[in-house]
Amino acid sequence: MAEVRSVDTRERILDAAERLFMAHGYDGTSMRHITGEAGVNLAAVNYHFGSKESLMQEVFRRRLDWLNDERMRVLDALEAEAGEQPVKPSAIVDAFFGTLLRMADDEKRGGVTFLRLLGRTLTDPSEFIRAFLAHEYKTVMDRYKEALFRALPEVPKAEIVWRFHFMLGATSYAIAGTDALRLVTDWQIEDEDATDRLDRLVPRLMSFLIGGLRAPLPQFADAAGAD
Amino acid sequence: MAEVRSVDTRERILDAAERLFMAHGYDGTSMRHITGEAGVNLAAVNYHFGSKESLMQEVFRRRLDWLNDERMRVLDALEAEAGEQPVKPSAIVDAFFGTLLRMADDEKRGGVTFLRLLGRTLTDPSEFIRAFLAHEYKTVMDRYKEALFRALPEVPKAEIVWRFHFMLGATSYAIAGTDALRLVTDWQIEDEDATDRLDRLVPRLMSFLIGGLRAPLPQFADAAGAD
DNA sequence: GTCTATATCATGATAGAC
DNA sequence: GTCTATCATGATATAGAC
Repeated sequence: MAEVRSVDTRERILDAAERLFMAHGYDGTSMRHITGEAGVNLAAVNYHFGSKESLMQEVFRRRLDWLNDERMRVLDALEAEAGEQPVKPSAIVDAFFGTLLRMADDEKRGGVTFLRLLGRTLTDPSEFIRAFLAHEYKTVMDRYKEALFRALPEVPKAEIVWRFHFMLGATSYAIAGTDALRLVTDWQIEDEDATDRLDRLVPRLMSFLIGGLRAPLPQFADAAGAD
Repeated sequence: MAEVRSVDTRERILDAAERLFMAHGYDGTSMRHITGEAGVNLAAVNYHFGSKESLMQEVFRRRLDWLNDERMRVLDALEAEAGEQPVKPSAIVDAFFGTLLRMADDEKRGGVTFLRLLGRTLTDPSEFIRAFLAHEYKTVMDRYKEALFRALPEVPKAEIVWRFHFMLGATSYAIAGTDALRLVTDWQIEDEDATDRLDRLVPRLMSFLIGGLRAPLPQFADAAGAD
């Protein structure tokens, strides 16, 4: 009985923490906020997770484990299908970023709340969460990096790495800002309701990312070794 | 004498706050950290700025005033030069993002420290700083939005707005991560030292941004009104 | 303008009864 | 597993001497 309720309590804490970390950031969210929102006792966080830092890690882990497994699964399938041929760059981009963005529709996986939390966390990591995320992402990143190298043999590897980085940035920003509206502007986008906006975000962002990924190579001023 | 030193104190506080907000975020930085780092008394912040929030605003204002004035100046010059013709999209992008990125070389304007602070703040704004930044940016954003509409008459306006948004994201991420290294990966980029990396960031990012801005339009699944 | 000293409050964490 | 009560710490802000 008590054990059954504790599963509930654990999930309630995770849900509340996810929402509040998204809205106010890690430092801006107190344990009292979290337990108050979750309707559980203040001491429950330390009982179930040990510390606030461990709670934060568990908030991410419960979503990222699924996401990164899924990304691996999809890339496996793409590579099996392509056989000896390299996978198309657009398919790789969709496997990585599309899989992420489609979590928005999946409340079971955190929906937009988790996406926005991830978006803001990727540019504002405390040292401990930066290290944690780097570790969680390492395997997947290495696989996708290699896939892009094979898919774009004519593009210097350093360039691909940078462009992956830029793509992460565009995506983080897009998901961090969606629905709470664009951060720095108050632009109204006519003829679109909130549902449209989210549905159309994926193709919009995909076009942008592929365009950037396949852009002509930059000319460096020093014109030296463009490796 | 006392008045002369106070100018010093003000600047020392602003410099320390800029560096610490960049490294630890707003909530993660205490007034004790700031005044300790600046070598001034704890009470000096409240004397000179009134509150921590006002200090944060002043940290941004002293850099953004210059940046956004400069962006307006450059766009004025481009439009005067173009006469009746629309300005080239790549020139607009460079005027907006290039002007920002070139602040990295200008220690007088905050250099990389301010850039990285801005990068992380744009995806992690407290409510008060979000409102403040939106206000600071409004005039400039409206000018650049209009310039892009004229430069790309064949692209739907909603698409341009979204792509500007994606460009902001890629740029924020690029400047937030530079030098402290890519957040989510431990990729090594061979054959490049730190200086190269920064020098080459601008052309790299510019190619990516223009590629995304000029990408083929997305196909929406519902195929309805692609406005 | 600058400083010390302090008021007031919120934080993360834990001990120990139930 | 859950609760109350509390500890130790650090936060912002300010009053008042110099």
